[in-house]
Amino acid sequence: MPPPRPTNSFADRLLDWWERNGRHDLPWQENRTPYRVWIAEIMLQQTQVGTVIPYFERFTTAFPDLESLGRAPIDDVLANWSGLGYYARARNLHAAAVLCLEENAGELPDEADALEALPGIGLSTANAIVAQAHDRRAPILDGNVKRVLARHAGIEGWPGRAAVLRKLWAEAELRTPDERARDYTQAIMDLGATVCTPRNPDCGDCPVAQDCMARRTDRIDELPGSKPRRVRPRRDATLLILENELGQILLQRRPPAGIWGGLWSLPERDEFECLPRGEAVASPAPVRHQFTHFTLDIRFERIRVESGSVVTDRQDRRWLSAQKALQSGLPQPVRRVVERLRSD
DNA sequence: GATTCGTGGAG
DNA sequence: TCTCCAAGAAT
Repeated sequence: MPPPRPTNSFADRLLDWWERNGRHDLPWQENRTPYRVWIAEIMLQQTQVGTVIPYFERFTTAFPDLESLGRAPIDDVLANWSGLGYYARARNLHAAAVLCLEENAGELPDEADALEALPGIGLSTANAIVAQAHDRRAPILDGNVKRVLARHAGIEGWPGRAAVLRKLWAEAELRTPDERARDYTQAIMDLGATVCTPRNPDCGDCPVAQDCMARRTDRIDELPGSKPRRVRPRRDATLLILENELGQILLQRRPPAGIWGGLWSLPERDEFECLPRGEAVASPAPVRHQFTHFTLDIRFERIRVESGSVVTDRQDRRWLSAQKALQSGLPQPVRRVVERLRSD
């Protein structure tokens, strides 16, 4: 039998707050199937709710259930993820759906450890699915919960450090109630997202402010500890806009791993031994694209070529109209450039 | 333990 | 413009 948890009012106060102030009409809270909860949880990894919502609608319309996802070509999956970033999430989602079709009768597992064995699902996401989809007690520890608990319990240090993370997990375990797992999980995330925000938290509206250690010790702005910062390196890339006689542009599939893995993109200048011959055309202005860990300065070279002068008898190259290209899984900066080409 | 994965919101 | 960081996981 697990050790008894204190009948702390923490969860009760949070639930009471949530009833009146929480979010109750998010798209994945409607028609709440395990599949939809899973898609939402993956999309929400490192991504804010407001960003996810339109992608969730589009994705679940294209793939309304696990079978449709598992049977879809990966290109279709990436096309419907295009713009959301962290594309390994889409590849893992698809791979997991295939696994469920092959080995679990087309069903998503309903136990945390089986979920965690699927690609793209870690402990926190597995527990979030269990709580949200099945309303069973399962502590989670996402960015919101880390911030709320670090402040409330006064846990020092950057959560990226293992020792800090252990304390946070222990606190999450301690605070998660036996009843109302689904609502509690939603409540503590909503509190972190809307009240206990990274900067300028609204402690006056917080239901657990009265026993918040960060507030008591005036350390709200210092908890949780921040990640040690480092300079972001800059890289350069030249992308080619090759247009053939039909006005089509050449897309090339990115390698399966690495940045923009598996997406269709404009070929990099480095792909070619020598620049394809043709008529140089006014090129779009260069853009600076920010990634988490580096800055990419992209310049473009737009050339009208004869399609025969470019090697395209390979699976990873295609001529497409701008209109068709936009239906592919393109990285965001490439999508923006192609949109401008189309409107010309 | 440290890196590598996108993109956008917000101060 | 610059910084932080978001419902993290995989390697």
